[in-house]
This record gives sequence, structure tokens and C-alpha cells, in this order.
Amino acid sequence: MKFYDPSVIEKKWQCHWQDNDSFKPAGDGTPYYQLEMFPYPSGRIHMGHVRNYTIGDVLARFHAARGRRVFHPMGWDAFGLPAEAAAIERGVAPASWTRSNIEEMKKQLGRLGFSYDPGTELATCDVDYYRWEQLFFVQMLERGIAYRKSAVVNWCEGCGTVLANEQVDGDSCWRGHSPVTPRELDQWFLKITDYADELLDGLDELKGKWPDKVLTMQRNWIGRSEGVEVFFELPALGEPLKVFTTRVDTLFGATFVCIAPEHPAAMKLAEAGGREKEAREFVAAVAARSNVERAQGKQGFDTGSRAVNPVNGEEIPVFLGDFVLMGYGTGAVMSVPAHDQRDFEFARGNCIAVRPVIAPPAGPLVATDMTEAMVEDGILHDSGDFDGLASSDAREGICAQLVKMQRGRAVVNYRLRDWGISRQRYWGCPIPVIYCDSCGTVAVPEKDLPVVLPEDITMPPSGASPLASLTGFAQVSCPGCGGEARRETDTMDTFMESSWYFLRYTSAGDEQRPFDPAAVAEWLPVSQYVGGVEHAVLHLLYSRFFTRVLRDLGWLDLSEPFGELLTQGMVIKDGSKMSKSKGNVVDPDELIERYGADTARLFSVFAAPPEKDLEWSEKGVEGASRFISRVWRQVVVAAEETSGDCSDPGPESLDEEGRRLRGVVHETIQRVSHDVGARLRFNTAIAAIMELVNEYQSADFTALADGERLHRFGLGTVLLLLGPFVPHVANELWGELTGQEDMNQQGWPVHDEAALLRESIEIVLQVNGKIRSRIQVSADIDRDELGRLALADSRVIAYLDGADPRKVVVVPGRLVNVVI
RNA sequence: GCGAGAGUGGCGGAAUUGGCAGACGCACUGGAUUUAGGAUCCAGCCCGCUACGCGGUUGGGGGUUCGAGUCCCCCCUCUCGCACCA
Repeated sequence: MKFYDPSVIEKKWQCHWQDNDSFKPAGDGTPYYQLEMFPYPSGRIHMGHVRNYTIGDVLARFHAARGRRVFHPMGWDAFGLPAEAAAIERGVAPASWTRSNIEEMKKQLGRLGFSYDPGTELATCDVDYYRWEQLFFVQMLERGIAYRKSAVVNWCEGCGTVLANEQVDGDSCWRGHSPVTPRELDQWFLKITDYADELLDGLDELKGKWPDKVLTMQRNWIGRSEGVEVFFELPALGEPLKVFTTRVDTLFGATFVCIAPEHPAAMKLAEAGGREKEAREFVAAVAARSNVERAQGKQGFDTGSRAVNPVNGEEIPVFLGDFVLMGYGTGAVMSVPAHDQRDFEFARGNCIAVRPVIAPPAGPLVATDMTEAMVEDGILHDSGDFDGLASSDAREGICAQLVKMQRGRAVVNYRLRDWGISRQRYWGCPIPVIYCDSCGTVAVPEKDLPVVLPEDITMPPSGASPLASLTGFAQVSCPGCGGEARRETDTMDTFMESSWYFLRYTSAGDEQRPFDPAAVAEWLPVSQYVGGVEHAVLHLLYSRFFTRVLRDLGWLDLSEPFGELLTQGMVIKDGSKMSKSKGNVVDPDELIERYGADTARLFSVFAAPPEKDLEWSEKGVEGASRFISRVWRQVVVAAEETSGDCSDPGPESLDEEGRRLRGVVHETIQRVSHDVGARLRFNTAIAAIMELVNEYQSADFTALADGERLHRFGLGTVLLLLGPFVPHVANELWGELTGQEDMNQQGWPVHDEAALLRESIEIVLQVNGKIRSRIQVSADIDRDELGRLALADSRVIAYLDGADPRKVVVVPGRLVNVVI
């Protein structure tokens, strides 16, 4: 018997596919764009990659077999900090470190037999890629989408650069756990806030296509909030203080106003209140604490100044509060202790009056009895002309009144901030801007693009970017006046590259333009995107934004770049994520060496549904390997006796048992097609194939009419169904069994609806909902007859014990429930 | 605290619309084959019991229904996300 040696057949088929250009989009089927999040070339692939890319490959191969015109590209997210760290450690340039990693990882991915179109490979660190990004940036600058401002930004000590808000996790960096501290710097930003509403509304279209969890996370991150800006006059300064509130219905209950310690009016108010010195100490104390520490307490400071409530003319104190954030709304809030829990706590700590103005259904509250704020809507009282109104009506009424008085306006606030893209790093896409003393900030003219990142450098041990000190790079003449000028030496956030790589894939190698609009129109939006949930509000939000910007710049006609999204779970071992520090990593190469790529692939998709975490199990891998060997033996043994045509023999030449087996084959086709094509449940698809294999293993085909043919049909179908999962072994065995060269010509099997109908079926008989008997009946039996048969069953009669059934529930094809 | 998701054998996990709970795999037990081990094949494998039968069982409690893992209400636990956003 031919021996199963994965290393031989896997190499053979990988060469075959390469030589035949097997994975170029082919045929005239409906286009299908299968995309997986491209990897950072860290040097070695890990099990997370194996799982991610196997899921994508199964889908790509499945849809190709089904006749779709499949586009399945792969590339490298090649800029980023690890290259700099490695460069310092090993004394090699980031560019060469990155490129050799790409070569190594490409080999590794190659060993897994993924169906990538090799003609589309790209690396974002190549000038041919990032030059277009620079062009986009220059155009964004012209349109005001990119702008520079001084702002308090997140400085990450570990990375030696600033991070965007999305990239900060509490008080630390999203990647490592290095601390992040505020720092004021001149930085480049992209106006993602201009797109806040569109990005939010777009989520509705994605409902049902993206996991709810991701949609919710994006919605929360954008954080749209409708409310009113109320102007409180500040007599001491002779100007109004603007506060934002979503609960303007509680305005009559405001007993103080609270502003952020960083608020521009803070010190002026303290001065006017004669408490300047103490205020300075308070502000310094707050500034010394981190955001997380600040979130613990609720400290306040009375400025001694007062503000006037526009609706009742009341003068109320102005406090500085550490819980008020300068970055949200106006950095000032009106405080209503009776109806806001934070204000309630603050008021109790600072001896401020609690004044209820919203009554719950049970009637108005008494301030002295309150132990917590009443935050629900209710009926207004002690609110002048608005008494008796419901909260929602009062919000409208009071807002209208404020507008009329020119003391307020309706506003929408967002939690989302503009995307800070400057990075004080070397290994990234240069920001194409020049600073000139006479002309100011000038974009590099399009004709001078690209600004090429010098690759032949040595990283200083300090880790600082070498760009600023590279005179050949940093010193330029101004494109405006020709005088001496300095180049921007910050580079772009690497999330810039991943925000449009899926567009470039469609036109890789095009030297004239970033992408061909026709190709983009053909393939986009991505049919199925597969990646980790950690990018829910990073890459996935940036890409949605970037695509809209490119649309508005006239590059394409598309808003949502991704259609269906599958977020796969992590690969876990011993209860935690595989990581070097935990010492629980499994090396994919060793796995392939030992069991073969097909086993690695099979296990990755069999052991758990794709969106759940996958617990690593050596025994589970062995199980997957054992199944492949079993199929191998079954097919090779069968092929020794009978080979050739594997098509459906049809029902006529078969006997009853043969027709039943044929039915099982068709049922398996249906289940697998549905599980892979519609449900994305590969584990159950494989289980269904295993059932068929088990069924076939115990059948004796020599005893059946047209048995050889039926045998080949079933085994051939198993191979076709296994093709997307274990392509090497499936193709090899297909050749053995059929004598045909290429399984891919065969296409995906289609089930015969008629074959699914059983001649006789088992019906469960229940008495009072408990199973008491089973009967075998003809599949086309009618309802009444089935009910009669149930009542005639001896065991049912015994349970009835002479009683008359109160009710007989007949569920055709399933059961009969006799109720006494 | 708010939001989302999940709780099913020894384990990973099935059960598409309310209709046979535990598919498939792992582990385990017995048998066959084998000099032995491994591999393979066959059989068993939710729990309890006076065992060809009966009872119980999908985190706990209640409800709707002829019938609930699935629908509704209350509670518990876990995971993830957000976390003073005014």
C-alpha cells in the first residue's frame, strides 16, 4: 500500500500549484475577495497566523470550487517598531532585518499550502507602496483633512513615540504595557471627527455582516452624544462659561458649576475669587496624577468666583474638579447633585446643596432623605415655567428657551478625537512635509514625491530616530522659495499603511497609480475579511475612515471597504494566550515537520468554531492526523481494487441499502456546503465528513448492487469536501482514486434534493412528553395515519392503560406525543 | 458601575425554525491482531438505581407550552469591551 508521507505530497502539490498559477482569479463567476489581516513580519509565524490564514484559505478554496472568481492576496505590514529594536540589538538595518523576515515567513506560509495569488504580494515598506500614501497625505493636507496642531498627546516611554488615543489602553500602550504619559507636542492629525456621523451611520449597514461586539465597540468609541451647550455668565470675567449637558431638563437643579483644572478660565476665576495661590497648588497636584489615578478620586476646589444660571439668574459657585475632562465637551459641566451620581458625591464632600427638580412616579424627592442621585427621567418641579413637563419634553423646551435668550444651543458631542498620526520613529513612511522659515509649513510637491526613507542607516543605541541627524535627509531646499529648509522627520503611524493595503492588492505593481478604479470596483468591498478582534476599533475604524477620505478625494467610489467580517479567537495553551514570555508557544514548523501541513490546518479549524478561542491540544492534533491517515488508507485500499469514475451512480442501479448510503453522501454534501458557505462553522462541517467516512468504513460494498461505483462516489465526494481543509492529501488521493490529474477541475459537489428523502424513517412516540417507543414508518405517511399507528403501538397502549388520550400531537417526520 | 457574550459529560464541542440532549473528536475501559510496544480494527463510554427496565440531567429558581438547552421573568458565575464622556 502506498505510504502516507505528508512531506512528499505536500511539496509535490505546492510545486504543482505554483507551476500552474493555480490561484490567479479565474473563470467568469461572481467575484469573491477573500482577505485576511496581513502579518507584521516579526520573523516567525505563530499558531495564531496558522489559524487565521487556514480559515481564510478554506473559504477561498471553497468558493473557488463553487465557481466564484476568487481573489486571495497576501502581503506584509512591514513598517513598525520591532524592526528598530531588533536593529539595535543585532546591529543590522531595520530594512534588511524586515526583508529577511519576510523571506523566512513567506517560506513558512508556503509550507502550509495557502492559495494566495503570488502576483499580488506587497510589502508596505517598499517605496512603491508608501509613495502613494504620501500622495494621499498631500491631498489630505490640501483638503484640510490632515492638519498640524500642538496638543496634549499620549507619550509612550517604551516606544519612544506618541500614540493615537485608540492605541492607549487605560494608562498604557496597547502592545506592551509601557506607561503612557501626557505630553504637549506639535503633531499631525487626520480629521476623523469630520466623519464621525458617517462612520456611525455606516455601522447600520454592517449589521448582520460584522459581529455585534465589534459594531458596539465602534459605536461606543465614536461616542455620539446629543445635548445642549448652556452659557453661564461669569460676572468676574465679563464673559460666558460654556458647559455641555445631556440633561438640560435638570438645569433648575444646578447648584454649582465645575470646570477642568486645565480649563483656560480656571486660574482667572481663582484670581477673581482671591484664591490664586491655593488654586495653583490644586492644579499642580491634579496634573501630577495619571489619568487612571485621577479617575479614582473626586477632588474639588472652590474658586471663590460665581456663575449665573441663565434660566433663573441664580449665582452658584464655580469649582475646579479633577473629574472634569478638558478633552471632552467644553471642559466644563453644570452640576446637579440631585440627578447625577458624580455631582451628588461631589456635593456631599463639599457641602453643596442638593436640589431635586425631577420627580419619580412616586412623587418629588426630599433632598435630605436622598442617599444617591435620581438619574432617571421624570416630571419637572421647581423649574419655573417648565413645571409638570416630562424630562424629554423639558429638554426640548428648555433648549428652545435658551436659544431664544441666546444663552445656549443644541450640540452634538463625540468621544472620538482626531487621529494623531505623527510618530517620532525611523522605520515608517516619511511625512511629506517641509518646514521653511519664510514659507512656513509646505507640502512636498507631488512631482517631488516620493520622499524616500533612507534604508542604509545605523540605529543609535538610544533608540532615537536617526532621521533628524541625517543631513542628507533632513536638510532640503524649500519648494516655495528655494531657501534652506528642514524636512519633517517624524514618520506616519503604521496603521496608515494597513488602512488601504486591501485596495493596493487589486493593482499590485501598478507604477502609474495607487490602484486601478476598475479593479477596485470589481473586487471591493472585500467579500469576507478574517482577523483578530483586537483591531475592532483600531485598524477596522481607521480603514473605514481612510476609504471614505479616498472616496472624497476622488480615488474610488466606495464607502465601506469590508463586507462580511469574521473575528477569530485566540490560540490558547494551558489557559493563556501563547507567548514567548509564558513559554507556551507551539512552533508551526515543528508541527508541520511532525504531522504535515494538512494536519496543522485540519486541527486549526476542527477543534473549535472559528470565533471562539482554540485550546491547543497535542492529543487533538493526533486525532486530526489519525483521521487523515484513515481517509488515506480507505481511499488507497479502495483504489487498488477500483478506480475511475467517481460521479453519482444515481438511485436506479442501487439496492435499498445502496440508496440509503447514497442518501448519506448527499446529506453530507448539503451539510458541509451549508456549514462552510453560510454558517462559517468548519468544525461541524468536518464532523459531518467524519460521519460519512465512518459510515463508509463499516459498509460492505461487495454485497451491494453497483457497489464499486457507489464506493467510488462516496470516497470521491469525501475528497472533494475535504479539499478546502486538507488540499494536499485530498488532491493526491483524488489522483489515486480517479486517475485524473487535477481535482480543482471537478468543482464542488451539489447535493440531490431527491436523494435526501428517506424511504422509511423512525418516528419517536411519546406519552406525556416522555419517549416510550419508536416505530419505523414509510417517509410519505400522512398525518392521520401516523397518529393512528402511534395509538396502536403496544407500548403506547400499555402506558395509556385504558385511558383515553386527551390530545395527540403529530409532528410529521419527527414524533407523536400522546397526552393523557 | 454600564454594555455585550457565554454557562451542556472527565475534556474540546454538537443540537439551523421550540420536537430523540450529548453529533464529531479527545481521554478512558474491554476485546481482536501483534514476540513486545506502537499503529490498526471491533465494542463500550452523561449520572443514579434491584440494570433488556426505570428515574434524573443543559449554572440555580420560577413561568409559557402537548413538548424548553432553545422563548419569557428573577438570581448566580465567568469572559470580553468601555469605564468619572457630563
